Amino acid sequence: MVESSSIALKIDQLMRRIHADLHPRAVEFDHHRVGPIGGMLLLAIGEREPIDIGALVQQMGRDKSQISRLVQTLERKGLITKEQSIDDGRVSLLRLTEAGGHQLRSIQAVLMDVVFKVMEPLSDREQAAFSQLLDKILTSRNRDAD
Amino acid sequence: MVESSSIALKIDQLMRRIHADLHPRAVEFDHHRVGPIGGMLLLAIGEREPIDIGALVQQMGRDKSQISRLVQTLERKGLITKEQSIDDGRVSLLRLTEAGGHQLRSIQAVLMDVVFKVMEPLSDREQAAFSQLLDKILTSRNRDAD
DNA sequence: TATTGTTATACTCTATAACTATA
DNA sequence: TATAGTTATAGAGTATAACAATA
Repeated sequence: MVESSSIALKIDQLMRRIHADLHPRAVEFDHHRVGPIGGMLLLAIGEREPIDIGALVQQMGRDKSQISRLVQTLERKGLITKEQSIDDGRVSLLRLTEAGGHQLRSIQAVLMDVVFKVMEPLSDREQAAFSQLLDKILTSRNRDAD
Repeated sequence: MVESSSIALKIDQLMRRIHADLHPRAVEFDHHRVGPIGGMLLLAIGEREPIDIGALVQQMGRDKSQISRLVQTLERKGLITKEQSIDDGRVSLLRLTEAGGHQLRSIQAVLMDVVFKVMEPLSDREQAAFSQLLDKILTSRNRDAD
């Protein structure tokens, strides 16, 4: 049962390994110097475009002030656009620009390569199972406190 | 195949969720104000005591300068001891003090609770499978570049 | 009055490189 | 000359709260 707590260490270690493998290759793709979290933001926007900042905050599990500033940075770099929603004037909808899409694809290419290597010890079936288990954990968001 | 890159997002999201659930409960256990990484350091030391700093660096996937400073902080707080190895004078062996062990158990208790809740959507069998897949990924460290 | 997003600030974490001591 | 660990420093990421605009 103490094993439960070590799962947290393992998940952290896995994330760290991906990060460590990705970092030295940043020159290959991070032409706009968006950094690791900027890159993840682009990935997240690319997945659910157009997306509002609140949804991004929830999906990325980060603070809204942080996302807000990051969004401004990416906007200033011309990688995303921010447009006020017609339905609700408080909401801004984010979209990738052409440059943003291009940057996203560069990130995805290298990230895919890195994740491929990190996941290599698993067979295809195991990789699929791992991904499905992750989904199952993440999609049930019905927790007490949000 | 683009799915590969989204695995990285999911792993990050999972780690973030654990962190987010843990954070508001820090008052329950973080009496020595060691912070999240200090806590992970204690967990890692507790798993492989006595451990040297190099091994910690490798296991935690963090920078040695960071670990070095963190170790000093924990030592100053009386949670761990640092002892020069007899075999190799360059190596310091780390051990938990009694206070450190106590702190560790508080962290484990809360972390176990948090991880238990996060993993709840999975059945016992699925949780075991997930943990084993994590192990399988992490224990094959035979990669090209280290 | 609640919600979306912004700003300000202080703090922690991270990366790099130059360094000391031991091997 | 190589390795274990330290120090210094600059930069990136984070949490909190107070704020403005819209609902």
